[in-house]
Amino acid sequence: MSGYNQEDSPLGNRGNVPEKSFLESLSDDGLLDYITGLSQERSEQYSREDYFHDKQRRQDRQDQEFRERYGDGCDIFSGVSIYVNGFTKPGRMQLHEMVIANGGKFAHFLSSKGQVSHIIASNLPLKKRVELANYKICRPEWIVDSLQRGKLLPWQDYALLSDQDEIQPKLQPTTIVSCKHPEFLKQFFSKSRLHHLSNWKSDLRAEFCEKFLEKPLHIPSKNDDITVFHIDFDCFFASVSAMANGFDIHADPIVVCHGTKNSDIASCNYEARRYGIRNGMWVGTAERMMPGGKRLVRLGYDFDQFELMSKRFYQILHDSQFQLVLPISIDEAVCIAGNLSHMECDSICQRIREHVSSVTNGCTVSIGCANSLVLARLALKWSKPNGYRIVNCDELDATFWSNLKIDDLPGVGRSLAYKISEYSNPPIGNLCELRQMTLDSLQRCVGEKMGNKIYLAVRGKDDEESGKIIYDPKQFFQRKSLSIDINWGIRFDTIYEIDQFIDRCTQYLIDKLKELNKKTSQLTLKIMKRSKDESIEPPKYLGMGKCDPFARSTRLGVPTDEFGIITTEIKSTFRSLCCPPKELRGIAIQFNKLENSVSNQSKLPFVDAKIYQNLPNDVKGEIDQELNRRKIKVKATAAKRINSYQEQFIQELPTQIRNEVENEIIITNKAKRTKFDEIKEQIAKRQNEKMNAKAHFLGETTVLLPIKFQNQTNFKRIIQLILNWVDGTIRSRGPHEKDLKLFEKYLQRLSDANRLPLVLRICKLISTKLELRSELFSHCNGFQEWERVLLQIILPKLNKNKHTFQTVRKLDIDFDT
DNA sequence: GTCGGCTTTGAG
DNA sequence: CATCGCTCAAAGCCGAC
Repeated sequence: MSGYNQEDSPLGNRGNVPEKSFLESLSDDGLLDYITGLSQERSEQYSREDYFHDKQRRQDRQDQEFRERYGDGCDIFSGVSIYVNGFTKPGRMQLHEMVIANGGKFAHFLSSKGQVSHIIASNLPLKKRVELANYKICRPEWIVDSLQRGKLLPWQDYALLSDQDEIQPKLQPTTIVSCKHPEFLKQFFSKSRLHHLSNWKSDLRAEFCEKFLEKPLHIPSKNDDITVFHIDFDCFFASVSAMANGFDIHADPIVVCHGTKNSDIASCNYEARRYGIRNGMWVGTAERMMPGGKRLVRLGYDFDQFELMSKRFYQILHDSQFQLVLPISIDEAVCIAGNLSHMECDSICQRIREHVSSVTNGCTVSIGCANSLVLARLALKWSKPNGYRIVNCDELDATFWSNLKIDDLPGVGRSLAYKISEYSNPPIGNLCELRQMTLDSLQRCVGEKMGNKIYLAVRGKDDEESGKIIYDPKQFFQRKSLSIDINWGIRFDTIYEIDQFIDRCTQYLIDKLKELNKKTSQLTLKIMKRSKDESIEPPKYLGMGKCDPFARSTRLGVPTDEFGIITTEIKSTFRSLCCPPKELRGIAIQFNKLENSVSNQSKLPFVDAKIYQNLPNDVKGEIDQELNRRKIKVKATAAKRINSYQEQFIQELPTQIRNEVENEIIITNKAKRTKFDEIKEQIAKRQNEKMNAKAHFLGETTVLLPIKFQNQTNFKRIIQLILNWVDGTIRSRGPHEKDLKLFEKYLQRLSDANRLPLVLRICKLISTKLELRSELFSHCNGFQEWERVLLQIILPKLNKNKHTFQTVRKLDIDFDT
């Protein structure tokens, strides 16, 4: 063993030391050898390879001697030449001995000439795996076991599989779940970048609002001088994934994606962009853009890592003493400070960029800084990648504007950019030219609001709407709707399967809704239906392909968070859209109008915190136990408790304004009074409307005249009419006989025309209505009469024709009782 | 002109 | 193997009064 020098000696085995430069990696002796080699007569080129070959030859001679001295003549590794990568068990030294003593060769480096037959490694970072993709890579046990068994075992049995992309699928081959599987949603979302983006965004917004409640923030007023910092990671996903997998983001062209061909590129680095590759492209397209044979590195998503880096990023911003840190997304924020000098801005930008880079292992952010949102945004465009730019109003020259494209403006995308550029002749190409357009012609081109916004933007000013994020951030970040969209993997055969899917989606939304302590009073169902000219299976695996969208919304009389009501409504709406189950490619459910749930907690028993605090200590212990057992909470009585009369009054209000009223009551008396006047007016108006509808319906010229039905195509209005009719008669004597006859005729016509979904819809709406009203009016004659109508008149219409439905079973469950 | 429902657009 | 095309908000548009 004495023949081994330090570098090569197994005694000097350094395990998986981080990679060093070639020279750094040499031992003192090795370095001397190398220098000797360089200085020797070979005047041409003495390369790294040459050096290694020389060394390998010397090594082989030593190995041969070793074998002759210690070997037992066994040559099971004959023809095998191994290279050990990284830390292994047994270690490099032992493996070396095992192999050379039994007829094999041991390579100390990987040459390009292919002398190495197998690579031995216990684990391999992704970067290495990509590099070594053409080698046979196996675990050290292959050597050990082969020795033990006295023969060369098949290396394939010991092939090294990566823990992420190769072992996992083998361990769980059943993870392929179709949309019919209960776990589909969960699985899909766990891998969807867009879902993550959306979720992160709403989490950040919610967090902002919570902080607001804890400690009201200092909001600048519109007259204050402000400085806006728009801070954004450079190709966030690509940077983080590259870092996590040991790639240099500046060296290779890198894309983040799932697949190989028709998979979306979520993020690509600037190296890849040099070849024209862009986010959102398909991988196949991108690969074709690479110049001859140059490799495009594909990396997977690491959502946990994205989240972690973002957290560190935001931590820095929060620690930076800004007036406001406004979250835009996982990798982007707008920070507001007071009036600052250019120097101060400069040092802030530098400090933040350095700081972020150091806590994210080298990910870079770019920063745009100015005194308006739109200018900060444009400065950010200028600064990318890996830079910052501070813009003063007075340096806004032609150079600044003419190097910006129309769709660099916030809120201007492909469609608007096209509209604008084509609007004048010659076409407008940059912002300098766009600045010439008058407000009037801009508004004629893109609409009133957008025209105004753009007009101001190219003058460096924010419009009213854009400013809201600064001047009323709490309102801006308030959630106004809640929805779920799935447009991938949707392939159903029967409407029954779709019903189940709707159930799951609804449950998903309701869980969130309850978490938010909200209720909804308007639902929208949007579906994607395969276009007539689109093939059954589009190019993208399980993609939606070209589709036609259809949307329909319904209003619920009373806000609700009940699963049954909502899912029934959605299913019935789905039927009204008449989409054959097999043609469905996407589905979205939205809760449009959210209202605060009237706190159930206040109705539950609770102990006033004041009273609780004053209890003698020995009693407290006992009480605690009991309270716990009963799940009763100790709670401070609301200081601003509205009296019960008012509360009751509010409950009676139209839901849209209830929220406002509750807030208003808590504010000043004056505001309260004016608001009440307004509300009274509105109530009067609404009552009037109801009366009108009722009168109309009950009068001689009822809308339900069959002749009118034939021409009446607006089913929604009819529905509204019917619901008003129910509402208007439920607390008195029920429907008038004459109206009922007309109604029955209408149903019959629908039924005859095979418009069963419409009948079903009417039926479900009425039953929902009754359900909602049952608490208050179930004792009324009108209510009971309507129940009778539903069961004896409407349902038979459905059941008589139920064979025309695909979901016979569903109908039985819902109505036959 | 206003209202409400549906569509379109853009954002990250 | 493929592949994971979400989800929010605002504005425009159109038909009904």
